[in-house]
Amino acid sequence: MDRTAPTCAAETEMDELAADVFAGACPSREILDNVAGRWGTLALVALTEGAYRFNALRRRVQGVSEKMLSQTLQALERDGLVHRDVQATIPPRVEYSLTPLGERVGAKLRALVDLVEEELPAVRAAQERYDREKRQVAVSATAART
Amino acid sequence: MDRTAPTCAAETEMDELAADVFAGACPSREILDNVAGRWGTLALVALTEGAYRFNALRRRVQGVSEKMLSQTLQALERDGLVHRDVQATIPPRVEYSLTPLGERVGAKLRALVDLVEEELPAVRAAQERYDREKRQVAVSATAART
DNA sequence: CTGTATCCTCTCTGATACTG
DNA sequence: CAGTATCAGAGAGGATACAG
Repeated sequence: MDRTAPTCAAETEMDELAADVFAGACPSREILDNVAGRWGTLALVALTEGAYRFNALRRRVQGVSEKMLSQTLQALERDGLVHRDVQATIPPRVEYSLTPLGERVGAKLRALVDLVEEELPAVRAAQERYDREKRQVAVSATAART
Repeated sequence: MDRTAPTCAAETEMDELAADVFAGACPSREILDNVAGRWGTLALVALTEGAYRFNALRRRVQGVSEKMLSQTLQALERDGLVHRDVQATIPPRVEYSLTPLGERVGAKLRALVDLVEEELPAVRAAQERYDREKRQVAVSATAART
């Protein structure tokens, strides 16, 4: 068995999976950064809706700079999650879409994003509660220091 | 209807959800950064396994500094995803666990991480293919320039 | 033990300008 | 249209020291 590309799994024996992300120097970390980073997430979720051309995608994901979008897409293409279709016309036309694997990852991400959006009110409530309590603590600490 | 905390949804009319993440100045972006960032993801997935004390969690998530773990946990606590249980003993003992909402988010993240780990071989293969082709292109470009 | 505070580095990011 | 190149700033992230 020639494992030229050793995953860093097979070292622990966890429940099922998700074992090696915790290992410091694991390749899955790097991929996760690409996928779960701010722009990676948004790009993949956007592409879940269908193919996009560069500038269309840029408009869809508001706030991303040309540079970061380009960079993100390159990383995702390298990871085999995004397909880049170049039509050698003038003007050039490039379409980005998800590969089958990209679809699966995108689906997971979309589930996450949907959940976060759904629970946004709850989260904001929690934040306000937290901030209020923090202020309380600060106040009482100041009072006690007299 | 007093919407003191307006979500930036309700502007588009998408399929179902995941509408406002795409808006530039949306609060869901911020939360997503906390949740989906490198340390946020790892912390939440780790806590999926059960409660952890600070240093235990630090050991579990290899490579995280005290500062970043502390910072991450604070953000997640503020978002209402993580519960911080302080026992006023000596030495102090603090346990971190997921709130019900945290469990749900953690589950989604774990699904994502598991998928990435499962497909790690495929991704690595894609990367090698990509790198090989890139090198080809670079070579032929150099050759053509003579 | 569980953090916070500080300093310092270095990457990530974005604005701008330019190429194919 | 679809990017790449370059530069400067902001902020992430880490090492260390110290507090409760």
